Amino acid sequence: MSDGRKRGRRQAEAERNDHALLRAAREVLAADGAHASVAAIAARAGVGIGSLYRRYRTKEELFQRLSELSLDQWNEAAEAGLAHEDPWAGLAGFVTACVEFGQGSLAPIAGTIDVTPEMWAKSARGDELLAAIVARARGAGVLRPEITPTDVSLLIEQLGSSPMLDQIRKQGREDLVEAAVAARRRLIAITLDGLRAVHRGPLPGPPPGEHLFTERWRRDSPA
Amino acid sequence: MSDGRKRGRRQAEAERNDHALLRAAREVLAADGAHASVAAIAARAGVGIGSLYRRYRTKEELFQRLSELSLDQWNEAAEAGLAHEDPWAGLAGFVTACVEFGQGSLAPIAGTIDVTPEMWAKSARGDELLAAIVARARGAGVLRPEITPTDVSLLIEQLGSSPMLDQIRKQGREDLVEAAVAARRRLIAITLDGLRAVHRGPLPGPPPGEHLFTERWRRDSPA
DNA sequence: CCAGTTGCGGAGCGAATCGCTCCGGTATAA
DNA sequence: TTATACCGGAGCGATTCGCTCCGCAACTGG
Repeated sequence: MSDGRKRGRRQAEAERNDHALLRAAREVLAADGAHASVAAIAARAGVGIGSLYRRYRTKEELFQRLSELSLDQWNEAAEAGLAHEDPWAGLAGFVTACVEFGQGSLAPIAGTIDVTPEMWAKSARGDELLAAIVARARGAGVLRPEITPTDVSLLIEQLGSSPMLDQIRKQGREDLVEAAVAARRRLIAITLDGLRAVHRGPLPGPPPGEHLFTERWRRDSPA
Repeated sequence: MSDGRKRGRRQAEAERNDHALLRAAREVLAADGAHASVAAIAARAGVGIGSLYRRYRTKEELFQRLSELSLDQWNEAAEAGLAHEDPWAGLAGFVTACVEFGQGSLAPIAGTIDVTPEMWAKSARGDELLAAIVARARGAGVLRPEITPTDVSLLIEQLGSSPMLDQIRKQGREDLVEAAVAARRRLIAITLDGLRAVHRGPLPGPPPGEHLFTERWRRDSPA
C-alpha cells in the first residue's frame, strides 16, 4: 500500500502516458479549438484511446485536469513574478510566461466543462497573485496607472492564442514554427511597451469589469 | 436584359438574403471557427439552406466570396488611412478599423479553401497599401523604426480574433458584448501605444518574414 | 519455463452532424 | 386564374463523434 518511490515498469509507462496525454491535449486544443477530439489527442500522444479512457473516465475529466494544470502554471509564473526584485520585470516575465506556455489554448473549452472546486480555488489564488503583481508595479510607478488586473488578464488571453501559430502547427509546417514564435515575441514586447508608464494619451473608455472573465466559465445555458 | 434600377420584389429579397448570408457567415465563423456549418450560417441569416445553395454552389464558394469582401474592407480602410492627413492617425485608424470589423474571423478558413485570382489580386493591392501606410508613418518619425509591415499585419490578425468576444457571443450573452468591445478597444489602444516612436528598448529578435502570412493560405498538403 | 496479472492498442457501436439535393408550398406576375 | 420564380427545410449518404470492449503483449512471481 506504500506509494513511495518503488514502482513497476508498467506504472512508469502509465505515468509517462499520462503526461503525454496532457501535453497532447493542449496541443490539439490549440490546433483544433472546440473541435478537438479524443481520438486526435490519443493519437498525438502516441497512445491508444483505451489508455486515455483508463486514466480519465470522460473527455470532460481530462479537460478539467488540464485546466487545473494550466492554473497551476499561471500561479507558479505569478509567484515567480512577485519574487522578482524588479516590479516591471516581474510583471513582464509573468505575462510573457503565461502567453508562451499556451495559456490561451484553453479558451475554447470555457463554458463547455463544469468548473471543479479545485479549479475555482486555484483560480481565486491566481486572481490574488495577479492583483499583487499589478499593484506592486503600479506602486513602483512603472505601470501606467489606469491599467487594471483585468486589463492584464484580457491581454494575456488575447496574446495567448495565436491564430497564426495554431494554424501553422495544424498544417504541419514545423519549418515555420520558429519564425512564428519569434514574431509573436515581438508582438508581446510591443504590447508590454504599451503598458509602461511614460507620457501618453488616455485610454479609451473605463476599465473593463472582471465579469468579462468570470462569467464565461458558466455552462452553456439551454438558451 | 437591362440590369438597371428596376427590379422585382423577389430579386430585392434575394439580394437582401445574400447580404444577410455573408454577414451571418462571418459571425458564425467567429463563433464556431473551422467548425462552422452551412446550416448554422443559413439559420443565423434567417434563410433556408436551399436559398444559400441557390446563391453559392458550394460552401467553399461562399467562403471565397466572403474572403474577397474582407479584402475589400481591408483595402478601403487602408486607403482611408493613407488619405488621412496625419500619418499616425492614419495608421492607427487603419489598424483599429481592421480589428473591429472582424478581419481576424477569417483566419480559421485559411488553407481550407482555394485562393482565387481575385483574392490574390486584392491581397497584393492590400500589401502595397499597408506598406505605404507604414512607410509614411516611419518617414514622419511617429512609428518606431524597426516595425515592419508584416509586424502590423500580424498585429491586426492577433487582435482581430478575440477569444473573449467570440465566446461571449457564442454563449448568447449579448449583455456582455458591449463591455467586451470596450475592453478590447483598450487593448488596441495599449498595443498602438506600444508601436509609437518614443525612447524604448529594442524589440527581441529580427523582424518577421512575410512568409508567415502568405504561406498559410496554401491548401492543406496531403501530409 | 510457465501461468497469472496488468496495462495496452484500436476495431467498432450508436448517435450526432456534416455538406448538399430536391421538392412541396407560397407570393408575385401576367 | 394559370404560370412562374423563389422560398424553406426534410432528408440522403457519408463522415465523425465520444466511448466500450476485447484480444494481445509485456512483465512478474514461482
